[in-house]
Amino acid sequence: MQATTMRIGELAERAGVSVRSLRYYEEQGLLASTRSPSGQRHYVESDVGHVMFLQRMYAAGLSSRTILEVMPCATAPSEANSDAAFERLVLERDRLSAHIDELTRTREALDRLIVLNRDHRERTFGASVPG
Amino acid sequence: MQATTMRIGELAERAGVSVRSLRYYEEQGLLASTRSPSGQRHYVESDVGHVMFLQRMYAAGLSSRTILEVMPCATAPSEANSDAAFERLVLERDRLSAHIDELTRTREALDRLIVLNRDHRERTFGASVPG
DNA sequence: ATGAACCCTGACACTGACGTCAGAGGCAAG
DNA sequence: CTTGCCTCTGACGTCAGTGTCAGGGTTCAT
Repeated sequence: MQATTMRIGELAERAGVSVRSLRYYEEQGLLASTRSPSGQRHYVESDVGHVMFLQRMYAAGLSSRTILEVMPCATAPSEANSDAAFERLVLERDRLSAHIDELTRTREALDRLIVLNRDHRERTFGASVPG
Repeated sequence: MQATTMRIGELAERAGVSVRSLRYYEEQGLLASTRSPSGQRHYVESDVGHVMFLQRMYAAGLSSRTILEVMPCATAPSEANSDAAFERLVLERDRLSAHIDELTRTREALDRLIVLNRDHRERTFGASVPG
């Protein structure tokens, strides 16, 4: 066994995801693996970072299909990737920006709600309120 | 018919959600309605804003159950609501803040990816690239 | 009073990223 | 060889918000 190669359980632990997720990513075309003669998946060091990248994209609200579309830009930024991939990347960045803006406005609304409630609680009970 | 009362279809249109969603919100205890003798739901003006508030909370990633928990703080901020509701509200605000921070970092990563790809495309093709 | 447009309940379908289980095989250590 | 842990495929389950359909009643203008 090469020192730089690992099986699915180790990759899962090091990347902080479940074994099930890794198989799902492969099924979606998002993660490649070499197979041993008996069919077991083997991964290399760089796959740890790649899986973390996938997690980030999921957390940003991209679907598997969308991640697949922009992947060329991430795995081979030095190559001339398809216009579609690059344009999709820009599109998703803009979508994420808009989403962040909306969430920020919602947080401000929650802040106002908190102030409103805290004020009244202080007036009513004269007690200190956490948060 | 009172001028200030509306049926479910009108509320749905004015709040920008589906009729199905409104019935679901009621089922979850998030939206109250008065019923006509024949059983049809009737709503008042302020329900429009309330439904928009619910949409915001959903967009912020709160579940129906969580929205239900913090609702007292929103519908009656001038009353002394349960500690649980208020603490949950603060908790969700903080959770949202953390989420926004993470999304912001992800957007920065996407920005770097875009710059990286655009640079190479310009070098390769000498063409202008959008975004 | 009749037709169009609305509303009711109940229930099943869907999506998407997984959890979980079954039944089987692989692999290093004792 | 066997024990124990890892892995394999395949398939069904989950959750949560919503779509959609069936089969029926309501409202309102003409």
